[in-house]
Amino acid sequence: MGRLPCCDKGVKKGPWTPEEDLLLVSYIQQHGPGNWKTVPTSTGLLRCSKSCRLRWTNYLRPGIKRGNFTDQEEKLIVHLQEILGNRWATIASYLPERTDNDVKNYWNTHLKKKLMKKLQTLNQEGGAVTAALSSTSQPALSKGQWERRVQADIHMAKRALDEALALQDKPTVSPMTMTTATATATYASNAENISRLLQGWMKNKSNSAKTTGSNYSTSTDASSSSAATVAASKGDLSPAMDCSLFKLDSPETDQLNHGDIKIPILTSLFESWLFEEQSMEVGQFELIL
DNA sequence: AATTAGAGCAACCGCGGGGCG
DNA sequence: GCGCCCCGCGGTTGCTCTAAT
Repeated sequence: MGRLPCCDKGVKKGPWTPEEDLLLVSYIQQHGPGNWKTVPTSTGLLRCSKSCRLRWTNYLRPGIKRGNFTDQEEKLIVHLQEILGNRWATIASYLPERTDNDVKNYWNTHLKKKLMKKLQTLNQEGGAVTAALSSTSQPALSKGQWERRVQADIHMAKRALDEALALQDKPTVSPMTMTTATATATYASNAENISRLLQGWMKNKSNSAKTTGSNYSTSTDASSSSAATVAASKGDLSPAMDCSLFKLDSPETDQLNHGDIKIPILTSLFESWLFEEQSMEVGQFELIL
């Protein structure tokens, strides 16, 4: 296994240029995404297939929303992370318009710190309870139990998300079908993506007259932030998600029936944050000990 | 104004899984 | 069953920007 031969030598690395982006996008518009190994040779790009795929999925793919994570998205990520662990691709599938890389970066740069801070303050108040709530608070379950729990939680999460999205006016897309949906229906917005890209590039061109060191990455930042503004104006996840997502019947209950499976609920600090409890009773944490 | 430290994010690296001959 | 190849994922790196000193 290991690295692909194409990644070893003779390939360009580092930030992508607009010209490269255009080549890649126009190729994908003609042939569709996939068959990445042929992309570098067909397009003449001096990039490895991996790099092309990554660039497409994380940046050029239409329908990507960048920056400005909403409160609802934030909470969804935190909760899904608690359920699924660091399965960023799976988590991202519940967040239409977000890439796994974006979610992962956001978690590592923002949410982790935020939660650690929260843990710290609550630790000061609550004392010993935080021992059980270490970084990834997976309960000590057997593999079978854990898998059943994950499946049940996924089901619950999907249902809750569907419900939440159904409350919105905008057309709903099942998270699990997003990949195929975007692959077909969203090609039309590719032109928009590229024009945004070029706008940013042109801006940068004028700026680069002043600052010689600026590269393409900064220009895409400019275009992406405008893209984010556009995306944000389209409307974010419904505030209703706040209460519908993963809502538990009662905080005092430590078991939740899911069909014939009894699923222990982890009454965690995360949940306290998710449900915006102003003050979490220390006694609640002790339930899980 | 110059320097430094920290934050944010795009891209890379390495590994594992699945398909196919 | 085995090995090869391609794809996708998660962890990590390194560059750029910004705030603080």
